[in-house]
Amino acid sequence: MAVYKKKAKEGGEGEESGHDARRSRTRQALIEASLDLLGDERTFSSLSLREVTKAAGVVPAAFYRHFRGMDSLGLELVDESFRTLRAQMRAVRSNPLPTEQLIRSSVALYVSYVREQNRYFRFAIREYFSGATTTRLAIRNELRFFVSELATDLALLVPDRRITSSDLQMIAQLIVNNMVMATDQILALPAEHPDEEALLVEVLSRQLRVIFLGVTQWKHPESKPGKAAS
Amino acid sequence: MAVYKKKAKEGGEGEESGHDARRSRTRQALIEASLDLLGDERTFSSLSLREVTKAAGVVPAAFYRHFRGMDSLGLELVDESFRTLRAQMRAVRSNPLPTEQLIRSSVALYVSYVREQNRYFRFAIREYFSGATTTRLAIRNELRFFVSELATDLALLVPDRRITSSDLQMIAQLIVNNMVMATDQILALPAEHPDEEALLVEVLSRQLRVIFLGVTQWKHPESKPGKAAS
DNA sequence: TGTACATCAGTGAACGCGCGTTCACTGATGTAC
DNA sequence: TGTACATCAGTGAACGCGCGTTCACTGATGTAC
Repeated sequence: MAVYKKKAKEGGEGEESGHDARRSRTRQALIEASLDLLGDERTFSSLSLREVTKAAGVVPAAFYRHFRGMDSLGLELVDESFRTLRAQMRAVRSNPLPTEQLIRSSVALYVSYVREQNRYFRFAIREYFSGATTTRLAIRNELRFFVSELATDLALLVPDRRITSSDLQMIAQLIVNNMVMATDQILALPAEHPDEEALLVEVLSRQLRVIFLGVTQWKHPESKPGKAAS
Repeated sequence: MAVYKKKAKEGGEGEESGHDARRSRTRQALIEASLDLLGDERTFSSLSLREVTKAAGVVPAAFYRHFRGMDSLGLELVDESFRTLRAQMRAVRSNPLPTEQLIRSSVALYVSYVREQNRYFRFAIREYFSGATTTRLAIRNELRFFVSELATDLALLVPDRRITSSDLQMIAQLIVNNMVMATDQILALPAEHPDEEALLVEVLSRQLRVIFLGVTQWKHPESKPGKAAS
């Protein structure tokens, strides 16, 4: 209420009046407040409803006008986190074969994107490993989706070789696994330190290159390896 | 107190009397209680001191006879978690070159070890991503140690090729990254389901093989890649 | 345009609860004589 | 061996606090006439 300003129909976009505008502004304030509170240390699960509403500048009871409870807010955050990430990934995916420079530039793009959107990634990576069931499962689904999409792309990258679809999944999983851990490392980077960021981009690019080199050499092990003659 | 039984000097090991014995039994009960409470859903940070003491069968105030607070108990858990893991890793490391079956058997060993010690790994992986500063840093140190040790081992595995030590670190990091994510997948396995476990062992082995294949092909990129002629 | 009423986002007080920490205590174990 | 005292792990009551949720409310915005 303290924040609210009465204004009749004005050109500027951000400060509309009216029930709907007020509603969506408070809703957004709750979301922003949660993300901000997830600073260096906190887990979403450790945030209290009162804390979020306080940071958003509303009274605790107002929360229920927007979400059924913290779980519900958590799901909203998962959705927001991955909505933009999915678009970002689609852009990267639309590129052709991963040449040397292309890997590097994609990695650089991803790194700067994570840093820019660090609040969302911080939320997602923590909830992935330690969140409440609902949010955790939601995030796992998103990641599984990435792995599948990536497997599809990989099939196009190595069309000549015969790689089974389960091996494509295996490789995509490997890449995404490393991406997740890399994301954690990106988030741990000190703010405003381009050297460390450049170094990380370099290392990640090389890791991807190792994987791609491995893929070019890949041959499906002879059916079931069972008891191969030593 | 309810748990405590008076017994004078007996042969059996587990039920000694005396101040020291009582002390260490309660201490262990607090540790066990914490690990047990870290079931499917919980983060260590979300455990309350009262909850732990209740599960351990002592009164809240008794906690302070053993730990300064929950943080201190957390550090103890990190230490316990990695103490055995370090030994385990040393055993695996003492093996020669990673042949096809050797990779598979090491992976199988690791998987069953994680399942057996799942309480410790569940704790460690959650705290790694979302714990309080002290425990999180302690776990990160342990992992950095693994990466360094692994890099040293890798140097022996590829003695003929020239791979810089920073590239060895890069590769070791890649392997450990995948190991961490794999650990999370192992912990998500349903109890008593050998088929899924076998499948996971298979996938992990292949992922490691992709990496090793990549390493055999690895050549250091020409100094600083800079603006390579397209 | 002006008035009466409906809507509904946000308010503020209240509730019972589990929390971490403190404190003087109890009573079994250990020790000195 | 027997007694008097010291040690100290664990007790139980108490404290003030922030929590999630409920409820009747207020007052600006929106609508019907």
